[in-house]
Amino acid sequence: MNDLKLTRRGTFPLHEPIRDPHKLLLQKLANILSRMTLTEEPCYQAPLHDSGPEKPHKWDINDSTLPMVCEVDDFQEWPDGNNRFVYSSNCEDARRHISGWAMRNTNNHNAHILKKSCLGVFVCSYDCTLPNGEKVHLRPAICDKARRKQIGKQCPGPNCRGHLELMTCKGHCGYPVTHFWRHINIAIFFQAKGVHDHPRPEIKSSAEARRHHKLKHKSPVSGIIHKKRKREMLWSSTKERSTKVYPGFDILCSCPPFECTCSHVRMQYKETHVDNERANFPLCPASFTPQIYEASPSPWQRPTMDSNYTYNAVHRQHALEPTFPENDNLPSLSAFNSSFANTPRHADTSYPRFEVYRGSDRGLPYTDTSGQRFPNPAERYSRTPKSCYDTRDFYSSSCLERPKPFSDPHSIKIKTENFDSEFGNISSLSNQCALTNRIETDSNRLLREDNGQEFSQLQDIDSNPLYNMNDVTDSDLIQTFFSRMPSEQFDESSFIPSSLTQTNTGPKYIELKPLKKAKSEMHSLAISTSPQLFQHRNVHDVSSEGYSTGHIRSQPGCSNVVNDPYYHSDSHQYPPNKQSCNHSINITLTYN
DNA sequence: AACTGCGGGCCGG
DNA sequence: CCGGCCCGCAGTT
Repeated sequence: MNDLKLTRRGTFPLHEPIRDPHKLLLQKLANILSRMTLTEEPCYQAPLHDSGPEKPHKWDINDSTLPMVCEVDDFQEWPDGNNRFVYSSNCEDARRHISGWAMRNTNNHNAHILKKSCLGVFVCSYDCTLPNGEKVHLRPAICDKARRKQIGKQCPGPNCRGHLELMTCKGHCGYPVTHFWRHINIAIFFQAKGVHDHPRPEIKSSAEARRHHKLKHKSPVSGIIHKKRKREMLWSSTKERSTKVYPGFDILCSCPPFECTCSHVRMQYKETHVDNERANFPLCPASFTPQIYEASPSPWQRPTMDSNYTYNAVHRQHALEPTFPENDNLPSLSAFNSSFANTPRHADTSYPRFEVYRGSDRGLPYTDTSGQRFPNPAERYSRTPKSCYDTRDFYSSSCLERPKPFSDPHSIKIKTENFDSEFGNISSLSNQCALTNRIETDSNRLLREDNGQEFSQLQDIDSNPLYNMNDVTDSDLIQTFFSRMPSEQFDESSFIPSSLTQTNTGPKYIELKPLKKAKSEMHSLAISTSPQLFQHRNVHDVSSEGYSTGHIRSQPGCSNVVNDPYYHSDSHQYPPNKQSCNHSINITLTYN
């Protein structure tokens, strides 16, 4: 969840029953947002996935000083999201900068901070399914030369004439997810930026085993690799004790791809920080990695059957024995159609359709094939056979040019304004009037559908269960604003920025004009998620404000500051006001 | 052979 | 100026 900075101006009748649907929507938004993280000070970090239920780390990898490490995190093989971790230097995996993701070294012109960027995953051009029921998720070679050789190779799936395509990572504002490693004394600071928008590749040892097998023409698992796998499987079996099990939720197989020998399929839901246990320093987690494959629904990021995307149009008809999920029902995404999600334009009146791929919320629709809302994300996940918003490009042997990320790496900005005191007239553009009506309609339906009752029955915002926002996500509300505007009666170009109407790839962002000077009697709501400026935090401030996180806990006699003897302020590296892609949501409510 | 880290250099915003 | 990325090199696995 994004951090928030909420600023309220004027008076907002928080405890009075609101019957006006517009006011109610504003109230609803405010209510939701007020439950999100509110900070008085500028938030420099807005993790999509923080490091766990505890407060995320508040340092930034570029900070001149970093907190003293009194407690370290368990090694995370699959960090996803804007995470920060501190590992012990005794941790072999951390020392080796291991990651389950295929990360390649990237020069950031700073010898003291190792930067790596994600290479994505190799998938089958036919999206075939392996005999073990999994999709092809091969690990890209880190070496450029080796990776080039991988591109275009025949799909290893039996009877599949497809070829390997590199699904690049665009999880960080259209660029690959990046990992940063910084060694300070006995601690290893890790920071990840971005959320992987592709399935996990096979783990490294599997790729090694396959290569070994290919080279030696003998048993795919031999020697050291065999020992490593044995160790990993042992670790995996140990870890199962601390993983939640959701039958039918996820499919995991401990066998390497194409070498599956298991006769069963374990259903498992992988959970980060399962038991929230953190050992005291110098704890070092196991330096081996679990042999776990996440049966990522590759079609997450695949075009839909009925989209115009040439990928399916070209490749699916050539597939020899392709197996696809049966239902390709996807939520309509009118406002973002053809640019955000390759979704069909059929007139779907259900909501919401604004889906943002964020880790565990991997772009799955909120409704099932019958239009029923899923009660929870797990159900939504398990009951959605295929939900993929592919905005991606694929590398093929014939197309090695890297796609450009979208031009505006910034974020969502939603604004409604110029409501008069009665919310009945919009004093500016007719579009805004239409928008307001749309908001009214959607907000009415939003609550009606969520609660099955009408506004008139609403009494108290906080106590009335009808105001319970648990089932209304931020996506819901964003969706409410933008869902059908262009597809029905409105001029798309008047509402949707050109970046959204283009048929380019990558995530799309809404950006409306900034809120103009507020009128004296104006009810306005401005929501924006925007990149935050990196604040070079004074660590003493952090300490005094009690921001020592659960990961780095101050202890008696333990200084809160680590002066990095290797750190040098490099303007090339640490622009004080350079915008980054860490997002937050700024909300300004003006309600006189 | 591939991985890993380093660093020079180019390019586009 | 800065981030992303390509490339070559050298040491390691």
